[in-house]
Amino acid sequence: MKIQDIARLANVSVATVSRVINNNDNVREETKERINRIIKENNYYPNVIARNLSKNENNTIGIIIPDIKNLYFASIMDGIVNEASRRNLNIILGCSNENFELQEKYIELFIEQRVKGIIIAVTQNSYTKIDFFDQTSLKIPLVLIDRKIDKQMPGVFFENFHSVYGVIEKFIKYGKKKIGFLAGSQTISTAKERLEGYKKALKDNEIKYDKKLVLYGDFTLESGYNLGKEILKREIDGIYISNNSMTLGFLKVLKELNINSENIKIATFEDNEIIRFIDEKIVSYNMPFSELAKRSIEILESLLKNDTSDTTVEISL
Amino acid sequence: MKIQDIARLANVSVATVSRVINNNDNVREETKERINRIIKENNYYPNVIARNLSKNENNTIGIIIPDIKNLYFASIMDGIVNEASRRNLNIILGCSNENFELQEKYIELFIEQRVKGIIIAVTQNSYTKIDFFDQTSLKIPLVLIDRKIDKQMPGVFFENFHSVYGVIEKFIKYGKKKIGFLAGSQTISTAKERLEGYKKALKDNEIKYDKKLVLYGDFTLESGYNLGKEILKREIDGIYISNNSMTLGFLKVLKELNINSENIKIATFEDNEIIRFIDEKIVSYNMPFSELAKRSIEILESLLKNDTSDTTVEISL
DNA sequence: CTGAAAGCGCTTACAG
DNA sequence: CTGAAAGCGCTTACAG
Repeated sequence: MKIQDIARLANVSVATVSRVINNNDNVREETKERINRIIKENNYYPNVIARNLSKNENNTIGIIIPDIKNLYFASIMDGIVNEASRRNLNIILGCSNENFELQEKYIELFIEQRVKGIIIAVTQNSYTKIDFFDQTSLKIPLVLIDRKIDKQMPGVFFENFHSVYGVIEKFIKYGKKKIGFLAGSQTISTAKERLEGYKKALKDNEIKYDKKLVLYGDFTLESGYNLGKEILKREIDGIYISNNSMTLGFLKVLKELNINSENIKIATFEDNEIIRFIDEKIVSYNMPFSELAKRSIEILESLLKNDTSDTTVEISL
Repeated sequence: MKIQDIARLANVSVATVSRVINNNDNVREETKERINRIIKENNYYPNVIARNLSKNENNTIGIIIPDIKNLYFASIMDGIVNEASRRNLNIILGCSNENFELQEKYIELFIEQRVKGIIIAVTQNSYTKIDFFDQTSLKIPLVLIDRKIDKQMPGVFFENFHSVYGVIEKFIKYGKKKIGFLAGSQTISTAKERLEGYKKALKDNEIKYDKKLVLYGDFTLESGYNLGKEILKREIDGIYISNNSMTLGFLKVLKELNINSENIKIATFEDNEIIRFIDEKIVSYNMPFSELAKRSIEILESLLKNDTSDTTVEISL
């Protein structure tokens, strides 16, 4: 069923049908009603693809994240899907699984689909791929979320540095002397910035940086588990763990070794139902995911209007 | 940049360019190379939307789920996204938030986008909406996942009944006499079937059904928490909890009341990293999410070929 | 208030 | 091996 069929059934031209579909102009009330009735009776839905082609428009945006099953990214997704729905935008979804080639494939796919733009949490090895992102942002409006690359680009991020800095400073004020740190892969901007926050807070408070207290993992539960075993040998009195999965791994060690977490003050980046459930004394911040989602779509809209001011924003926690 | 621009630059017709883009026919090797070079140099990406319109094709499928942040549905999503990627299908995503009207809106949107079909985990109040789904499956191929409605339709589901039946039977064999049951909303097929499995297992093993041991919740953590407090007053020696969120709520009660879970055998439907982490002795099954994803896309493809045999499948656990 | 016609960016049967 | 032309399902400036 297409617009022609409706036109024939209603004894009008396709132009007239098009007008009532789009609530355009002035169509005689009577024929408008007749056409609407016929549309209804025949279960006709206009072909938006054809409309978009004709109007040179597109109301879909692409989004790419590295991991759907991680609650952190699922929350971001959720925010974006709901905000998009509010704005009558369609979401076309890609999941890179931290794989750069797959991410590349999705970007090409989305360009071919002529999406309005792409909102992307880049894979962990994207940080240094400046040329690639320069090139692709020439081809399509690109908004980074959560993870930066090594060049200022439009995007919205959390204030990783300040968040960690504040927590560590508090730990120190509470008298903690040996604060461990489980870092994420330093090819991810968020992992880097969190570590920097830790280092700077120590420095500003005149605590010597002890590299034995900093272990490097890869944001997975397993790595939190393994590093946890290791760092617990160092007699720490506090610890900052760089993401949610590693925190779960660390808590697992605590449980297995039957260590009472009263003795070690624990902090992590993201407050989340699960972690808080396991140990409610863990220090963390509530993440304004829906704000991140909202801002990222707003920035995309700005980019589309060639308004490039304030397109890089950091959300404080 | 469009196909015409490339044609002009290459001094050929658009037909020829189209042929090399699609790797069609026989184009002289020399001109093929020239055209490909020009395409590359100009960063030209064919407009898939226009191609699809012209070929009367579409390589995107719609998917609607009730909750992105629930790991259960996130896992289903993950499976579908990856399977779709393998098959070069695009995913356009909607999240109903258990809201029937929003679900309806997404379905209309997807029909207008002329997706190949829709894969959907329906909202909790969809069970009795037979007419609605009859109507929409007339308009677009529809594959239900995870949750059924009150009529046989194409879809892929887990064997809820048998899974619960088996667990309860084992509990009984182990000597459990008072097995509690935290049910989900009985407007969701999965919640119903799980309860039925419980009832039947009791019956077949000659244990009297005690309705005081069955409490009804709504699949949320809070409801698991509240019902947990209640059911623990009943001196149960085993309990089956109908989904992951309610299980977390129940475990929270256990922790708060400092109850040793040795005394109560606990089972839930879905094995999941988090729950197993909190209490590894909980009985549950590993969910073959990727199989569910794969089958649902296969069924969609069958439907598109008008092959309607075996379009309703149950995956055993 | 309404229609004929050109155009959106492609593909493809037909002809050469 | 290549091109001219019709067509995919719409929209819209133009004319009446």
